[in-house]
Amino acid sequence: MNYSKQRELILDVLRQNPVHPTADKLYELVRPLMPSISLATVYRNLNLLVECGAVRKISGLDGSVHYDHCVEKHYHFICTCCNKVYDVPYNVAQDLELKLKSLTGLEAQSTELTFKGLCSDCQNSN
Amino acid sequence: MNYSKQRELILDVLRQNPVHPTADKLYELVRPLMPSISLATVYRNLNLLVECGAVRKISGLDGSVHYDHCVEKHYHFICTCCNKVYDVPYNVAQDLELKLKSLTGLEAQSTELTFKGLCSDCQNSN
DNA sequence: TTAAAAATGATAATGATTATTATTATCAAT
DNA sequence: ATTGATAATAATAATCATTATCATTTTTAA
Repeated sequence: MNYSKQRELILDVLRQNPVHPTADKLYELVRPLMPSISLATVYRNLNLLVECGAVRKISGLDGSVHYDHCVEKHYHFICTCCNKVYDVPYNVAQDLELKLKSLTGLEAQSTELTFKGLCSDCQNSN
Repeated sequence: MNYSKQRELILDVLRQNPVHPTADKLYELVRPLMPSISLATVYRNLNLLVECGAVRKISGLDGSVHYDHCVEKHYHFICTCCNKVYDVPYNVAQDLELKLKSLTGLEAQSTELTFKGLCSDCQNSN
């Protein structure tokens, strides 16, 4: 995989944003910094970054797909009202793969744990 | 919500199938039993059944959406090779919502835990 | 049984993602 | 620095899953 300015920028913007944007949202964020960039390039590079492990996909509730740059193990909480994706610390559930292995024999390459509910913002606004 | 033959059949077929089909696959399975049924009806009823809690959505790896009739709490293992969805027993990780609450204060309405890896079939076929 | 409400089938519309294609950027080897 | 091979890009068309529309049919409750 060769270097490209577009891919670097996409990863940078993802790293500087804690919002877990969708491909479309990311396109919006990147465009002011590189107006000529194409939406297809955003999709293509997100797929490449996911493939090489630098970025993770998160499936939203409404079928939307969000992207998260990989730092350390953590989980997610998605608000059923505003659809925002929040981080949940790893210590909520540790070593799930070990438990899986010992109970079922299956070996997991990765694990996704996602909670759904009302975030505190949405609870208060009702 | 009124009764409908189509909805009853959709739920029956889902209950008798451990395969976690997609909407499209379910349409294929239902059509021989009721040739006049429409794909839109399958989608419409799956959404209604999800809304009323009789059926659960599972996000596949490739963006596909699978459906699972709700019986008791359990999790999933998706094969990265054949994309099949397997059930994982609840005792792999119990009471995650309680842990979430005590560590973050967030209250989860539902929890989805999904492992990804090679299923034993695909491991053997290599 | 009959009218109102809900559900259906058929199909068009939508929207997210991927494929295509001509052009441009990258990079190792001259 | 220049070249050639390859990979990446922008723009846009194509694809495919899902949803909306609407005329017709079923269901339900009075």
